[in-house]
Amino acid sequence: MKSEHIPKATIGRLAVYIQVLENLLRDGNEVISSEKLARACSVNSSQIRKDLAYFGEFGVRGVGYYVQELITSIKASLGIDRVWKCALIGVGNMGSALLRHHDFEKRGFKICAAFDCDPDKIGLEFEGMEIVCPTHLKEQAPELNLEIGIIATPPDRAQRAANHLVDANIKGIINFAPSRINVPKHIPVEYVDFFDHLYAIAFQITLGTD
Amino acid sequence: MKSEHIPKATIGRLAVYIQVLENLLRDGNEVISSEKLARACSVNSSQIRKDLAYFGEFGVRGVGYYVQELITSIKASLGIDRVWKCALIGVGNMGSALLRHHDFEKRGFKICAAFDCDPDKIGLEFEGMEIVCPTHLKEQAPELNLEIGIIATPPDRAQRAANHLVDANIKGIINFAPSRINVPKHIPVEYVDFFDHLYAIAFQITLGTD
DNA sequence: CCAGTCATGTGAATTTTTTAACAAGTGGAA
DNA sequence: TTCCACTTGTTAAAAAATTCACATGACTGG
Repeated sequence: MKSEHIPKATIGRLAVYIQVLENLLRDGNEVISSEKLARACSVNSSQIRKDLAYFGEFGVRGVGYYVQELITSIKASLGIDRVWKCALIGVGNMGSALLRHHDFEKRGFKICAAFDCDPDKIGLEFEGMEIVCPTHLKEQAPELNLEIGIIATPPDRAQRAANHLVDANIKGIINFAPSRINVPKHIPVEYVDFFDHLYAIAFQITLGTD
Repeated sequence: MKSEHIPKATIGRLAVYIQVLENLLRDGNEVISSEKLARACSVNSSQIRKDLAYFGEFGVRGVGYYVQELITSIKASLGIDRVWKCALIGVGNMGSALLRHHDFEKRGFKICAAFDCDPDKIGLEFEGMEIVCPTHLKEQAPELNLEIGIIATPPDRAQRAANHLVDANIKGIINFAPSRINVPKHIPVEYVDFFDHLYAIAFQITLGTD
């Protein structure tokens, strides 16, 4: 366990490893080598060993990795061996899809409050949660122990949502709106836009055909 | 315009540039320098110039880039200056959210057919589209000119969906299901899982606090 | 218990990506 | 016209990430 800087790409791969490992476990595999796991994840086996080495020594030489144990170790390394409470801002198309997405809890995240500034939506019940005006975020965040903010507003409202979150002392933000936001630099922000992937596919197809 | 290998990270950034440029255009900016664009995207200005250089010379020395022109050029470079027809497999939570997501067309992608193997869903109309059994994919794909497959099934069905897509001669696949798929290597696959980003946020928060 | 096989963890070599630096081109003012 | 302030495109340098290669430890069968 050496505490150097950990590449962002490593974190992305760890998420892949978890996914593949859980499927392996479901299929009854108890042990796996970095070589086999590598093939399943389409990466190099050294890559896997190096990624894991940032966090500790999880394998047994001559044997491999115990699948269940490795899953647990990776989750602990990422800090997802507990439940993170989230605040959702913006209950439109994307927002309500997220509220309905029941994998959240299974994966260690729980949307505990939903906010929207549309007067027609405020007060409505959605998936067992009352939609509240974002001005109440500041008082609710400490009460409910909200740590992560999820922005799912239209792009022009994203910055305002971010301001509310920062003001409420939220610790990290994930932004589904297609616009950049400015927040104090100690607060991590992740942008999610699956069109990026569609662009990547379109580009790769285009490359191959001309 | 030199036709070297283009880093995947470059493609990801180009998507960001488009997003920021479109917001700039909406705010009335006609020209922008790589330096200002860089700040808006939180990257280095050399990075931007280098990314663009893979595809051509789009700027004017001493002046900068004409915003509208640059957007058009980037889109053409990525191959998204046209509409890509998509087939959706799996009309569950995720799938129906995608069908309702009206940005698709605005961004150059159109879901032209929806498939699901659940007998209760087959025949149903959804967002003006009839849900069809995936066995019909092979005959419909050429008729409708479907080029990209979108998998939104449960994880254990993803491989079967992929097989149908490959069989129907689809050119690229985007997989929203949380499992890896195997396809012939000339077919590009992109995996989308926004929990990756939640993990990244959780990790970054955890890093800062212990 | 020893030999042979397997697979990890890691330092060194390689490759890739990012950043810095600057020559070359642009436009405007004097 | 000439000078000056800008900003690109590109080459060179630096940094970072990936892959290789192997010493080290673990298990198995004889």
